[in-house]
Amino acid sequence: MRLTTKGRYAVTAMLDLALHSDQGPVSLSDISNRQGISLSYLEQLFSKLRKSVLVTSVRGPGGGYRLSRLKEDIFVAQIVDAVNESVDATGCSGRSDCQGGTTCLTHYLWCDLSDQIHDFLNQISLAQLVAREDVRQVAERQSIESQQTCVDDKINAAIIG
Amino acid sequence: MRLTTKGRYAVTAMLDLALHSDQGPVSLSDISNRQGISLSYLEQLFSKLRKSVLVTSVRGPGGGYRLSRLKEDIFVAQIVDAVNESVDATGCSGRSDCQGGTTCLTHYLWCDLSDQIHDFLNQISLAQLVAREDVRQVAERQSIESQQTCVDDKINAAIIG
DNA sequence: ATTTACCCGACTATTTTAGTAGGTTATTCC
DNA sequence: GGAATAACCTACTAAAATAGTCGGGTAAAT
Ligand code: FES
Ligand code: FES
Repeated sequence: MRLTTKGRYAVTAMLDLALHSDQGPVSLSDISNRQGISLSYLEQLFSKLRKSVLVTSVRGPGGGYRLSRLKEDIFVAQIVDAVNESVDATGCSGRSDCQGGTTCLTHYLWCDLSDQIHDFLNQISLAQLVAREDVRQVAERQSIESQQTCVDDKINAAIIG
Repeated sequence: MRLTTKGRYAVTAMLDLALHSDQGPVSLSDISNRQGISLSYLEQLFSKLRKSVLVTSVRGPGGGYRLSRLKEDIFVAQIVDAVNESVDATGCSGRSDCQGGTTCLTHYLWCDLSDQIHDFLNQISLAQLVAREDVRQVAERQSIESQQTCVDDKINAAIIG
């Protein structure tokens, strides 16, 4: 089982998308600014999210990404699965063969754990996350900060130009 | 969060120890033979398990390792914690600072997940695992195989000698 | 004294992660 | 039409973690 920044970034980016989904397509550079994730890295992640049909893209100016279905119908487990290979805790990917072709002593334990994690993450939708008070607070702070950054950029542009 | 062969090996080895705990100290080479884990690697893992006081060692011929307390009082989470740094799903180790010193959007989600995993693994004792039918079956098969290996070794020794 | 088996530190190949670089294609606004 | 925008794509890379190996110790039993 692996849950690293790859999966965490993907969920964070999707949540950002859900938070701003009412304002039309969201560009990756917006997400990059708000969430502090490298733009190139986001592109890689969204390539996978698009292949798993969790998002749809709109090209050209004013374009970006959109959730491909309702916030209520996208679950955290699906996002992690899309970028990580899976939330699988076994060493055999369910094949029961990690000890030279045969089942190891702890195979069933890791199967149970995998189910546990999957059930948990599969019952949390983006809509639920958006509704959480703690999430809203962080989102509001980021909104203020990114506006500030936007103003800073304009000042810098004015100085340079 | 990371759960790789390191943690899985540790739990497997401890379970092997629990299964043979009535026969006096169990040597690492026995565990290595039965579970197909490299001896040198087992030594590294048991060094950590010993520092976490999950096992006690007996040196010299006939020596090996013993569980430092009852099977009922050793839980999977403790074993994984001893060799892995922890079953922590956050990127900030609970410090709430993974986005340049501030809390990221998904911090609370990963905290919840960590709790979920920890609660699950912390309620499973070695005694419970030993009692499971699926575990007993694998253990029995390994017991037969390792006896066969033992006979093979004697035959090889006889041929060489 | 010798064997057994734990103990310890350093070293290494492989894999994964996290990120960079540099370009191409589609769309919109002027 | 042309410039700007932003998705799309491939390949490369530095750093870290994993999964070991190797070589020598030290304590205890026969
Ligand atoms: S984890 Fe499935 S056989 Fe070992
Ligand atoms: S995971 Fe804790 S702040 Fe991001």
